[in-house]
Amino acid sequence: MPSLPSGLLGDLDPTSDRAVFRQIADQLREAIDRGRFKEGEKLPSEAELVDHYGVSRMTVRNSFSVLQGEGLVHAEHGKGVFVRPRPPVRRLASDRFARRHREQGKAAFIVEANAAGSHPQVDSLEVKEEKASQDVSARLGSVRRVLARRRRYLLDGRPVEFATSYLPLDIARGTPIAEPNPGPGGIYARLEELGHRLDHFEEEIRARMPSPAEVKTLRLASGVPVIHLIRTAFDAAGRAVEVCDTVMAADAYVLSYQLPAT
Amino acid sequence: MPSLPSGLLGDLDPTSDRAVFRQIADQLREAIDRGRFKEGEKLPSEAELVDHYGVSRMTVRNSFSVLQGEGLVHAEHGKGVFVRPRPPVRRLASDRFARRHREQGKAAFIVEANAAGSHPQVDSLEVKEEKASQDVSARLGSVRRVLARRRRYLLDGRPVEFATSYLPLDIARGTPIAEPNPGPGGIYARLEELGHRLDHFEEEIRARMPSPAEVKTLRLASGVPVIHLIRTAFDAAGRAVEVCDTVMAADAYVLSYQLPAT
DNA sequence: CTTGCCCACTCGTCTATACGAGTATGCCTG
DNA sequence: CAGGCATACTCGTATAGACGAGTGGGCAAG
Repeated sequence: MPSLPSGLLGDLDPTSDRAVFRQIADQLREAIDRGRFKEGEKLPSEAELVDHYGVSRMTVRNSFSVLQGEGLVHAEHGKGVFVRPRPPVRRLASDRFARRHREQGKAAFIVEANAAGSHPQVDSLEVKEEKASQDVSARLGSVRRVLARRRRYLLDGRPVEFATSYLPLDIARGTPIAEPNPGPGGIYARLEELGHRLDHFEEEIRARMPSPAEVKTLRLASGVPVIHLIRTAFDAAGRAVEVCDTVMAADAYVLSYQLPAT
Repeated sequence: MPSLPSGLLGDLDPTSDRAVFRQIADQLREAIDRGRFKEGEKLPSEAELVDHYGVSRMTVRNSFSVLQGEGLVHAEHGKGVFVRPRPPVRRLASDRFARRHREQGKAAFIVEANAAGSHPQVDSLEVKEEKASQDVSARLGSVRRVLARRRRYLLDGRPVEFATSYLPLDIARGTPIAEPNPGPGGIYARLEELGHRLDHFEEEIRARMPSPAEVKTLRLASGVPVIHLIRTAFDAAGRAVEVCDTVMAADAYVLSYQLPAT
């Protein structure tokens, strides 16, 4: 058992009323913050910390679980505990649905990913008619059934976003919108062709911890929240023509809005 | 020891390869989702679950820690583990800095809170000159020192938001902006009086788990992320005149933006 | 009746141990 | 040299026990 380089981590303060596992977590956190452990680097193993601090293994694990909850580290079975690398974030500008972008005919996700030099991917595409949830129904103006378009977005193989678009059947049924691939410019281009000139969008943003299903779909590490965005698109007649429910891995995104100061 | 009402929770599946503590967490989570345990209600105690499932106490605690990480429950020392109540959320509309609101002369936070029937409060006010961080300096256009205005917002005694505004000294020094109370309409009204007619705002939004300091300041329960919002205000000359760095308890907020579809 | 104490119940912290399962490495065998 | 196996290391899961500390109810003393 190689012992820990001395000086890397301090000692415990037995007189402190701060719990031992918190003291250990504090020291590890500080070492990470100071850059003593860099992104992706392996922390000392549980056994090494047990030796260093003279505590039991569960106490060390307790410390690790604190740091995991903060999203600072992640454990890999059989390998060790590592400082969680911060993946490059995708910036979503508020003009990403501007007509001028749509007219170029490419999906925003693909264009932006290519510009950033990463490999975009869309999978688990599902398009079907279904019963509208109470919330979706309220947003679309009391529709009973909707067309749902589900898809998952990946960057360089990593799932980063899961989105579902809901559209009223009287708008979408029998149109290219109901096809798996709606064609150039996406469903917003099709909506405009169908006479629903888009007027404005409303976006609602929440942040919360993911459900187990979301952890699975987005392969989220522990301590990573999700951003939950609900966008409603309104046409020039003031009708809500689409609701898009998006769940994003919070460590992969920065949302950016530009607001007039009128 | 009163035994658990049968039927409330199921049994373990010994053949499953799902860890026991996950199975228990699953059952509790499902019971909460189905409304068998309501908001604020007490879950069975650790001892009761130990009896019911025939497992050790640490296994039960492990289950609870899963649910805590998901933000579903919170433990109170000496009392029990409770379904975390969802506090009423504050909705922030994208026009909350519109000039017409400012002209009414009241702070947005106070007005909105009163409208919602809750008791607003602002504390730990601090106004001082300091060195600009690298990030703030870059956003304000390479200023070295700034005026920082720090304050914490509370609703009905609960801290929900912690914000710092940074302004270039050549704009703010010696003006009412450098006073603890900048007067009616807040610092944006003062900026306009000083000839900096506001043109637009840029807002950047991130979500992440809180640092220990943020947990303390916002009295956050475990499993509650924060929304980190950085707003930059630009005047008509295109100059960045203020950067506002805000950390919000994610369970207290829904951000709402309205975007034109131009 | 009020005060104060005790006790039962709650979760918090910590130890010690055991076995399982994933990973990496090096050696041994073919 | 290549493949496969043994082994040592990693974290994951689970048990059993101990003591501490916060909470609240009931009982007893004043």
